[in-house]
Amino acid sequence: MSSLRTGDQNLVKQINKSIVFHTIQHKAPISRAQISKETGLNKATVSTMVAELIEDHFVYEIGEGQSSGGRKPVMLYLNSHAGYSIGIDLGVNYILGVLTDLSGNITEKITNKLLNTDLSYVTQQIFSIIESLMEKAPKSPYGIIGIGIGVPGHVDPDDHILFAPNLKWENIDFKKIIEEQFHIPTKIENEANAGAHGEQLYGAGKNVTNQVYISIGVGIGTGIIMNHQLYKGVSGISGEMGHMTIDANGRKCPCGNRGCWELYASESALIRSIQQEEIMDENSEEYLDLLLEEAKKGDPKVLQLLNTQGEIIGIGIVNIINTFNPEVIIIGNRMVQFKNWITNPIERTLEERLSLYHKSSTEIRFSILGDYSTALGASSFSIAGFLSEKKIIDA
Amino acid sequence: MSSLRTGDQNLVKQINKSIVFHTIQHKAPISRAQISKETGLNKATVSTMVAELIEDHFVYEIGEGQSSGGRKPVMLYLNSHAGYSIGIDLGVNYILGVLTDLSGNITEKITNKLLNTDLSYVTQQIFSIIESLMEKAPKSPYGIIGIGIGVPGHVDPDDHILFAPNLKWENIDFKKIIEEQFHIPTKIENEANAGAHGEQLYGAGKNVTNQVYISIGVGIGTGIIMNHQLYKGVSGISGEMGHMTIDANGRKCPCGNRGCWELYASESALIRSIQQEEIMDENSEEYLDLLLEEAKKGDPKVLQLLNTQGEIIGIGIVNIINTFNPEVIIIGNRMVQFKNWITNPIERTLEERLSLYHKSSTEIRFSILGDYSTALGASSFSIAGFLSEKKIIDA
DNA sequence: AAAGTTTGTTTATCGCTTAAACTAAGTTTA
DNA sequence: TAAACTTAGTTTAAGCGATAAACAAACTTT
Repeated sequence: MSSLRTGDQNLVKQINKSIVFHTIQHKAPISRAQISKETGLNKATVSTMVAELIEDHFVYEIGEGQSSGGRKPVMLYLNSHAGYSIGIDLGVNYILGVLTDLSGNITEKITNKLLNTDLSYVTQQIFSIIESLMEKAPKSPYGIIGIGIGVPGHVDPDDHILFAPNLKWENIDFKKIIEEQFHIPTKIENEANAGAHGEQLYGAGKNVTNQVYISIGVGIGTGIIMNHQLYKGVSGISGEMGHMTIDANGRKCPCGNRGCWELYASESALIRSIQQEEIMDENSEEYLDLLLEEAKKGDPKVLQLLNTQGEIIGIGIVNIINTFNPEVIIIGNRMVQFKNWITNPIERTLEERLSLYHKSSTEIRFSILGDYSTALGASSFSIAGFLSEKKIIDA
Repeated sequence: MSSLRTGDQNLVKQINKSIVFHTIQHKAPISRAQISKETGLNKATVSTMVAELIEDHFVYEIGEGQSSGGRKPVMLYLNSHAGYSIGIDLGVNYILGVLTDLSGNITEKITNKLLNTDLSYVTQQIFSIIESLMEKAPKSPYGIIGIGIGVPGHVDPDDHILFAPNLKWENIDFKKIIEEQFHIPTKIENEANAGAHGEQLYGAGKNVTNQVYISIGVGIGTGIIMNHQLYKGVSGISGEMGHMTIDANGRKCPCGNRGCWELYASESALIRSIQQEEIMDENSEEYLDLLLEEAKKGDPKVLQLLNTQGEIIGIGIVNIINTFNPEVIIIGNRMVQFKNWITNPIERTLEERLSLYHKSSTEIRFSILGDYSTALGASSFSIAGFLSEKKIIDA
């Protein structure tokens, strides 16, 4: 309770430095004078902070700007190349790794198929991807500043993987495994939480205060961002809205509950419908690709199927809106490829089921980072950790 | 974006003063030396802050404490009587008003029945209650420092009542009405949000970081507290979890949705069941009192009814836990009186439906402020507003 | 060329926290 | 019972960061 951080001059400086950094990050190129005007900080204060940021390689001067009737301003820019971060999206049957600069721009990417989910095998694959990315990283003042990994499962506040059903992992300290190998600060997060954060910073959630990200893949996971911050519950396992009952007497779910949303609205549910409708008889790996083909051709049975899928997704979204009243809901992961066919039924369901006051306040968007939401989000966690340690952004 | 508050000496002082105040509030009686040890603030700093707090009547010295081998400490105490706040719970057929001191202790209380919900009539009733409470308020340095009102409806960030279905009110600037009459800062909040805040500060949610309060009355409203703070969505209408679909093909709800939780789990649902079962044939006003009587007598039909009620409440709670993973869920409002009969079915439903990892992490509690949750919460908002303006707590 | 503008730095001051010294007032020990 | 030790709280001097104001630099306009 009382372990609140006390105030001192150090705190003041950190706050202001963070404001200056933030302003340059979002308004670059910008001069010292402009920063002073925008932030309300004194010109002298801004000059001091900028000098320190330049010394620490986080900012650089990029020549002179246009004069507006007086001395020409010296324009400042963020040095995104002061260091590089690694972000990894660990899927059930793939690993996607990216190398990003401090602004989240992707410099390198690698994808590997996963043949099984044995811990030792997956670990080796991840090691190999990290090593490749490290080799490809350009020279920079701080080098590789961190590794972030998004995993399909519960992750507790100490970065332990409690349970990842689809990987059949339980209680794995993956952070330790990575850090002992590379001696680089590592952050483990749930896949949907990472995706939510990725979209928040670089994608469909930019400048959005309250946002819910819905990752619809094999299952459904959700990442909740409130007041620009990721919300995790007591034990870090909030956002299990895929296991929200939408049919109290519905089918039994492996999670223990009945009638869970993801039983009806996930990719797996779609595949089950295909099988029931006997639209195709290929093996399940390829089902979705084929479905997409058929949808493009306009097969009425397929369109009908996707229409129903959209409606059920809409029903869950109605619940989410009633619960969170967010500005934006972002749909991500593989379901995005059916965007053209599910958008209308989703919107129709909302129109039908939302109360007057909720209708206008929430916007439905689709992921704009596509396959990279999770990897970029994971990378952003380690960037944030690094900048926070350097006292350049708030803890 | 960049309108973040910049750091200066003033901010530092405010932070530390707030920490000192907070420490006295929660650990009183306490000495200056102890505060210094607990907070890490220098003894001199603590002395300065305490001197100011005493000068402003927020703290007083309460004689000497026990020596532990040296000079006796001077014990400090919060002056709860520096001012008084009015909290009002506006129900559909009642108004409950309380006068509280700055610590939320109830000094006076008044209840009035409401004969109808006409704005002018209700306004008059509220005026009259406020006047009575003001008259009864003891003399104090700051007098009546604020009025807080909890209402059964949507309240937007500007304290406008957007829509209160059960009062048949729409778009009412009640804050303005009260302030123009009394010239005292007034805060309007949703009833469930106020109740949640009340329990958080003074009741079943003390020291709980993440908590969801479920107000089960005529309808179901929920108040979400995360990180000790009330969460309201974009337009202030989050927490409508009563209108979460738990049966996708269920009955149509006036809100527009289908199969809403409150259709099955609210007080109204209970009354409807009674009617269907033809257990009683009295008029609806008295139904619940009679039901309680019968439950106490052990009528098997009634017990069965309450058992089912508990199960359905449990189904909704499972959704809430999956969504928020909170430490505590608090059940409040009139359903609390059936606590003895619904607790077991609720717990059983959670045991059945929650996943292993969620089972252990959330505790179900019942309101301990009883009828006063909302009024006390409303009062606490105005206290917070006052102390925040006096720079004694954070904005 | 002089006057006016805008940018960015330097300087003196203010207010805050802090460590250390100090005063006050007790308890323990011999 | 007096000396030694402990603890509480205040006073003092120092340090640090933000700020306003003065200043220097560099440009545009008249």
